[in-house]
Amino acid sequence: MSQNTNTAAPKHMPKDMKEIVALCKRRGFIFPASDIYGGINGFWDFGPLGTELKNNIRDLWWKAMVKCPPIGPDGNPVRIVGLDSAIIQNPKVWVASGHVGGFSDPMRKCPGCGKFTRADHLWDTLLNDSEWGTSLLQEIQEQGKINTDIILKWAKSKGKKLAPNLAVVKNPEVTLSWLATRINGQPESPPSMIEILQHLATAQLNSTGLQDPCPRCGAPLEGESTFNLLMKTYLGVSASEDDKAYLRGETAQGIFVNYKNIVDSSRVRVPFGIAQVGKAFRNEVNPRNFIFRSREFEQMEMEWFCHPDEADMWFDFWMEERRKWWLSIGVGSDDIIFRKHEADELVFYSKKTFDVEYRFPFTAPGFGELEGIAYRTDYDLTQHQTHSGTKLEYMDPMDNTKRYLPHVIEPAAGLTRGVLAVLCEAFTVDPNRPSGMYMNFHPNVAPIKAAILPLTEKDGQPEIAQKLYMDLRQDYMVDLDIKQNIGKRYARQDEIGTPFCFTIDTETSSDNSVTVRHRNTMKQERIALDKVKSYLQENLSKFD
RNA sequence: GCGGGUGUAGCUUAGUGGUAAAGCUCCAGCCUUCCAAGCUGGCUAUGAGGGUUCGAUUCCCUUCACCCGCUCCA
Repeated sequence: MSQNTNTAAPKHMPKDMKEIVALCKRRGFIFPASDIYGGINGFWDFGPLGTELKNNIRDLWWKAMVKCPPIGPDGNPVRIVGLDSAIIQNPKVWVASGHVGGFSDPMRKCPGCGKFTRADHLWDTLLNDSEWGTSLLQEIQEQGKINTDIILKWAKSKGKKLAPNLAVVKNPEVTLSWLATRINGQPESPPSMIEILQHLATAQLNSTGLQDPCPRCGAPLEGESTFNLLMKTYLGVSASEDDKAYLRGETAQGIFVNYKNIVDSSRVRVPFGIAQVGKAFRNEVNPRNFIFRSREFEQMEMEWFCHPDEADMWFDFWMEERRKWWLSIGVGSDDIIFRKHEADELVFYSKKTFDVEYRFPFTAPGFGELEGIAYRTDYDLTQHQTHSGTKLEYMDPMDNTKRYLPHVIEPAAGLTRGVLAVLCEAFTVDPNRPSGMYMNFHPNVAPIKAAILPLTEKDGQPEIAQKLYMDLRQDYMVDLDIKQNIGKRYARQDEIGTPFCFTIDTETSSDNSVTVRHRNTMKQERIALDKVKSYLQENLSKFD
């Protein structure tokens, strides 16, 4: 990006998300969904330019995956086939995949401090990560046995500070009397640490039963509330609970449930991939940050089926391929990282996962996920084999005695997030030009590849422009703009990131030459009118 | 889901319990011009609903959307 270095904008000048959102609306990239009705939280519409941009990114992904997949380690191109599965599948698919039961985290709210705690991590958190929990535990362990005096002492000193809302702190005598009753009542089975903590959170045992304390402040937690992220709908006109179905939470499951169909119909052999681009839906608890977390979004997912012994090799292979791809659409530099998931962050079925993350203006200096590359083992195929009762084993064509469930490497990218990253990356402040900024799109994703601008509306210039336009539009998305002064038109093209402007002037009719105006440098050069198309062809792949 | 903030035209900002103002953008025309030029004209707004009031953009309530911080993001 050498041209970036001589503009006035420093490379890491923080970009203002508000300006990017405003530009997107003003120029027709992205609008709030249902805008004239006041919008709807978590949904966005793509305008004319946003649609072009998104389609370009999608097509480049499809090309890199399906039409022209990379060369594998053995020197031959790998094989990936495409799929476009239904958004709604048999609800059993989502039971098998674990989304119906597990695509949610049971949360418990604390009435004292207002924080949520994951119900399934509560005791682990209390015993290991809670300030007051570990402090109390330490006191007890030093004594080697449970002693209400020690707890009382703790409650009146450290506990006051660390767990102000804990029952034993607020009301020590009553609370401890219940615990003493319990310890003395059943000397043969002393209470566990968990039960002790519950007692310390309980002042009114008879009316409330044992309470669970908040790891932060000690107040008794409220019951579980689960957020299931799957969006529901009802099939048929009667809309009873029996007709309940789900909008897909990811495109991947459509691939897994078609795995057998594709193996049986497409002459593919392991290792091979199945790719799909499409909408997915999640009831995000809190949609935020423009199109970054929305309830309807688009994914580009590829499931790579391989022998378990080769999975690690393919994992590394796809990591590298994905890095190259993001770079190829102009998302690169220091603002993209590959981050390995720590063991406690991994979902249970994944052996390893890397996130491709981009430094969005709203995450900076941190990063936000663009793509997850996950080693999913044979989890999904196993689940679907079990739930559907259909054998999904792959039979080695060379050795019919070898049968196995392939393992899966999944590079799953967010198309919607990719669009956002490209928009953020392209947004370049430049006080030295009339528009004050320009969109530095890689030409291969730019919504409009070139604008054709007659300098004036007279002298036959519009006619020449029209002719050029009719020719170029056969192959490229181009814009013909005749009205208004040339400066305004250049400024408009800068704002929508058009890499080239071809300007027809008085010389054109005499010597058949036009001006090429470069977006990033604003420099101009003169080329022959009949060379415009080949000029575009040569320069659209360049990004410097 | 919680707390805080914001909401007047496409954008930036005025203003008022009594006909809502301007600049830029945009559109049309003139000019014929290589970086938002000039002249003339034009379109477009009080987020939504309810209440108080003779009358509400203004006061009150509710709601929606957006922003920030938590929370969440199998």
